[in-house]
Amino acid sequence: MKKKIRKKEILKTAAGLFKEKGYNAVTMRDLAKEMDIKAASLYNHIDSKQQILSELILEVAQRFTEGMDKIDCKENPALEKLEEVIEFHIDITLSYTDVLASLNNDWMHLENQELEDYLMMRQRYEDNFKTIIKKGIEEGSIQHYNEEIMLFSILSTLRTLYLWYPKKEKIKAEILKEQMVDTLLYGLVRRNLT
Amino acid sequence: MKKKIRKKEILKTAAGLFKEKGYNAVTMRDLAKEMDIKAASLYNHIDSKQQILSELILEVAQRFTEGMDKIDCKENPALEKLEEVIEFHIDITLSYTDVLASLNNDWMHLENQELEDYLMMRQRYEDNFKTIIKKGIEEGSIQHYNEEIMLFSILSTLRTLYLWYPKKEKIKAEILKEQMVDTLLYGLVRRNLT
DNA sequence: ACATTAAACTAACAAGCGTTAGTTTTGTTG
DNA sequence: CAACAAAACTAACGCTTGTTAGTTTAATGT
Repeated sequence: MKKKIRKKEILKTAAGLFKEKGYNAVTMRDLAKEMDIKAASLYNHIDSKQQILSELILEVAQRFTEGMDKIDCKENPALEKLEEVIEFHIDITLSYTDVLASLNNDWMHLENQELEDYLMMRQRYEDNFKTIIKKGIEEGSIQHYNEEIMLFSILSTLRTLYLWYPKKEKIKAEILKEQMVDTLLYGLVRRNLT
Repeated sequence: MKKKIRKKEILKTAAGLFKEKGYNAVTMRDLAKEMDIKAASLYNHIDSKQQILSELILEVAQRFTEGMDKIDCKENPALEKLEEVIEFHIDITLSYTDVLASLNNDWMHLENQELEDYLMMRQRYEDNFKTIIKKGIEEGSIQHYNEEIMLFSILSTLRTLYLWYPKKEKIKAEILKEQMVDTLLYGLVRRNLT
């Protein structure tokens, strides 16, 4: 029981270090020092450095996948779904900021089954996202621009949010979501007639 | 004379490897093998692994800074400047795709003066970008949304382009620029009256 | 209180790291 | 073709890495 608590502490600390320096630049001794113990002691709680990375990444990847599925299976208008996905993505980002650094920058250091699993989940997430955009174009609510570019434009912003948000704490989460949806969906340029 | 050529080859190869695995995961032996020589031979052309990273990053950072300055000092309407900056950013991305991976993910492994220089140039670039957006709001051409969010939204997309574009070669550069400007500035949502 | 388990420790390993020294091969130029 | 420089090589260095073995301390349950 308690064993899991200590393990979670290690994972959390590791995520913070991975975010700052990247997976490969963080040594087990760095991690141990941050926890005020010796490196060997870590192995009472975890199996390997590799395992830390994969547990961190796969948990969040699963949340993303589940959340997206839940939104996607409902029968709402595409535009509504799009807003939901953006807000959901922001929610996860705010509660897993550190881990998202690893997910974005260190996923390629996963191995074997874990790497495959991650890649599959990411693909699925992107596919669902794209399908929603396509649907929006069909429904006439979304511009007739290149759908790949639109998908990339939104997704890249959402994916980088973990880097930017911690520096701007004065922006409250609710306001952020509202304004982000506006910016991403309605663009920067002011039109004469809404 | 010729010495420089071989060095450039090394830098280019390194950039490719850094992009795939990250600076710390690439060893001098990896780099040497990719060049079909032994690791020790690399040191006939370069001083250190660190130097490779800083030469790669600082060169591109300088191009960004110069280009931005050149656009910013002209007396055009903000919206026009914004388009220019986006297109310029895309141009650089297409000619330095590999290096941009290091610039985005491995800049924190720079040291001393080089790290300072990089951070200063990045700050300057962002400040100029933000000023243009502010000007656009004043001029009435840009939405009254949160300017930090708008800046982040555009910049994050541009910064991640190096990851996405190589996978979509069927999109020609000119079309990309056009569509990207549209997507970023005019958003996804279709309005009733332009 | 005592026995058991959890979690820290010290010490060390084999492997891999960036880098240097010294030597040989390759290529160029007079 | 001889002389010199450029660029490859072999061998090794000191250090750091992730991890294991074995031991001691702290916490927990009966």
